[in-house]
Amino acid sequence: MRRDNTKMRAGPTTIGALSENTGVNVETIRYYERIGLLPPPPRSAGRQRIYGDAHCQRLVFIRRARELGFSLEEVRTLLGLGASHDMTCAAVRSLTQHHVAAIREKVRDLRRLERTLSDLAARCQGDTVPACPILDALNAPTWQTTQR
Amino acid sequence: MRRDNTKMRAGPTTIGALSENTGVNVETIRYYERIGLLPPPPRSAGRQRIYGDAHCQRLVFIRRARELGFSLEEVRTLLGLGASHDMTCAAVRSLTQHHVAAIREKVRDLRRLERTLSDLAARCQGDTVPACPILDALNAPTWQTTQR
DNA sequence: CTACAATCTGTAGCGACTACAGATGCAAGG
DNA sequence: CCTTGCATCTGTAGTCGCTACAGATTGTAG
Repeated sequence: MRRDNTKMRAGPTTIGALSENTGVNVETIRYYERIGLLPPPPRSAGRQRIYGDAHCQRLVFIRRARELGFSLEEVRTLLGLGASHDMTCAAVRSLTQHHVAAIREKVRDLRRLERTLSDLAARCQGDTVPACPILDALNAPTWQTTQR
Repeated sequence: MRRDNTKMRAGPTTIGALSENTGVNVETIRYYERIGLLPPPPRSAGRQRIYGDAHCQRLVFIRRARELGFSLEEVRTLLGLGASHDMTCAAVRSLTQHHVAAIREKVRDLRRLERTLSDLAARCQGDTVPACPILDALNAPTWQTTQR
């Protein structure tokens, strides 16, 4: 696997090294470059990508924003805002708050879902009874929880 | 729009009528047929789909299962189980419980996310201050919440 | 020098639809 | 009967955020 264990990746930062450093998949890095999120790095003599600290930082920024659930388009906006340096804080905050609102809504929906499903599962004995309450609920002509 | 308002869709149930009855998009209905979730209905003289009650029921079943967050593959399984009528209840319950567990986990993740984001947003004043705490957090070399 | 690993480009696949384009079908009005 | 105009038809491509190949090249350790 690793050919040495003391010094880590002494040479130029290839895409594999960047992947290890940032925790972002190699294919994903190339994908980010293709869609213009990560600027194309300089290449070695044999056309291999050589990255610098700026790329690494930017990629980590992207990864973290993704972990916070921002879409790639939102990440693009955040990166643009970060670059322009003016009136950014308000815009970032607004974007974030929208995002929080969306997350809250999703949580509400999921919790409602979870309640419905666990109710159904609780009513289901798991025996070989003729009818299953879950299938019944799905088949019932009218239904309480999500009627269009 | 509607050419009459007393009797609703007197003639044969075309795909548009089925869509209205079930709340499922026309294109989605054709999609379900294409992937084999909905059996191909008989056609009119001019090759238009004519649906019966069984199709409608099945489509409503699918819609409800989707609303409960089951994937199309899971829906396929549920439909298969419903058809076979034996030992179904236990299998359905197991599927549902797995599903509930997955939902709970997702809710946990989202709530953690929401906390982090709203903390960040709260720390952000929204003024034209030089630095934005949100961007700072995204840029920080180390980070508390989601460190790989 | 020879293996073998890493990287390269380009393309296609995933899930669950949605959105067209361009060709027909069908029902009502004149 | 004929036109008008919507509905429906098939087929294909786009969405999002990757992931997984294939087949060619490059880099590196022994």
